[in-house]
Amino acid sequence: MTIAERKNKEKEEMSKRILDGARRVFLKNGYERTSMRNIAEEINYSPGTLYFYFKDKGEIFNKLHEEGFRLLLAKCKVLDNVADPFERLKAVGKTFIQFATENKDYYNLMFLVDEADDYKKGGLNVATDAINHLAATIKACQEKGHFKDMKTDYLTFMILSSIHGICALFCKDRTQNFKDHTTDDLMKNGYECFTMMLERA
Amino acid sequence: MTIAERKNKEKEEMSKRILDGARRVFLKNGYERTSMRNIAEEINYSPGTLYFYFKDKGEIFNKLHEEGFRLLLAKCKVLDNVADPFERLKAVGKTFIQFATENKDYYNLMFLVDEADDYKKGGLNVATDAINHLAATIKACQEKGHFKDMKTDYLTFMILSSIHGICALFCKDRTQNFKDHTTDDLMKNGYECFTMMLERA
DNA sequence: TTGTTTTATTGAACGGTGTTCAATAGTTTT
DNA sequence: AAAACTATTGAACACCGTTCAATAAAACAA
Repeated sequence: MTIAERKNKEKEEMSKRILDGARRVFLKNGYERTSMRNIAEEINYSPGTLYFYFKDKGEIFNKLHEEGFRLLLAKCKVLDNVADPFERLKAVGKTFIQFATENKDYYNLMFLVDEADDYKKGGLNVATDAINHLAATIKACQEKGHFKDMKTDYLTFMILSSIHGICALFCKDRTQNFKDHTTDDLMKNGYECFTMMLERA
Repeated sequence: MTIAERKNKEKEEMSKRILDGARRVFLKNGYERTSMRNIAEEINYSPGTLYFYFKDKGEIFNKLHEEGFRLLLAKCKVLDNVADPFERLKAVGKTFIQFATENKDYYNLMFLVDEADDYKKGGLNVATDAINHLAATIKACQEKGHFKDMKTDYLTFMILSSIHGICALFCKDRTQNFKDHTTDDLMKNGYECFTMMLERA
């Protein structure tokens, strides 16, 4: 291994160290309460060092954003072996909601944090992969007779929105207006209500 | 008018002046970019003064949060004269989405900002009124034969979630992954897709 | 090996944030 | 007129993201 190669490796390792530290602090204290100084302290480096490896805070969180999507997509891909597309669709939705409850902070980052302008476009990213995966399942449902006379794109957006809506209300603690129901109860039965609706359509 | 009465009036006027200033800055620059100093400057007072009338930033934005719900609820109440409950439900949803697009910052405050713990409970607030109003319409739909065998509470949560999901994706700029469609196009047709689904259920 | 250049790290500094509080100016009461 | 109360100020505190001159460490060249 040449020196240049080792240097490259070291640089990557340092990037990883920062990202790992960022993830730890961030998963412990939540997105809003994580500062660059916190991250630097976690890995025992000075704040300035972070800027040698990452352009700004946005770039660090953009990496974790991608990581979140990769995690979610992996969980969804496991369900590819569910033969019936509608059953698969229901399972994907369930996985989605479960992911949000178990990884609230990742979910926040992926869908609810204000992205810095520089990272908005993103272009061909993992988020698009995840959406395409969902769209494929929905299309398969349509080919089996579900959701007649509906455009796949809009249908996908609608289904994603509906599931996301449940997760978003959960993540931002807006479920307390529904008295006599726990958040878990609402999410579970609310989603079941939705799938029942999909079944009839 | 006694002096005490005048004093009280003056205190309320000052609170209103602060809230008006806060609303102006906030609707101009968005929630994230509005500071206490900005608000103070807008009304030509020193930052410290704000703390004589409001406990903290959270209390100011909690007031605007309530204001937003009052605004939305008023828009929905106008639709009470739509006789057919299902038509009314569809109209309420449309109003909801329109409100989000026209009052992105209010919407953020109402549904997407992390509330300070002190204001989370809120108890009997306007948000609950708005949700009850929606629930009443949905119940009326059920009494006319729609949404058979579904519990009103979960149904309400589900429908709110779905509509909110559309608005949340819009407000946090997460629609760019759907290529070949403008945000407006997605929201409009996505919602139509949803109502079509409701109609069949 | 020595000197030079490149690379990595530091921590102080800048201008911002929400919030507190002693001092002060203004008003009401005694 | 003096005392008491009320409203306002702006400096100060501890934080924030970010920049950058200084510096230490490593790699390269002679």
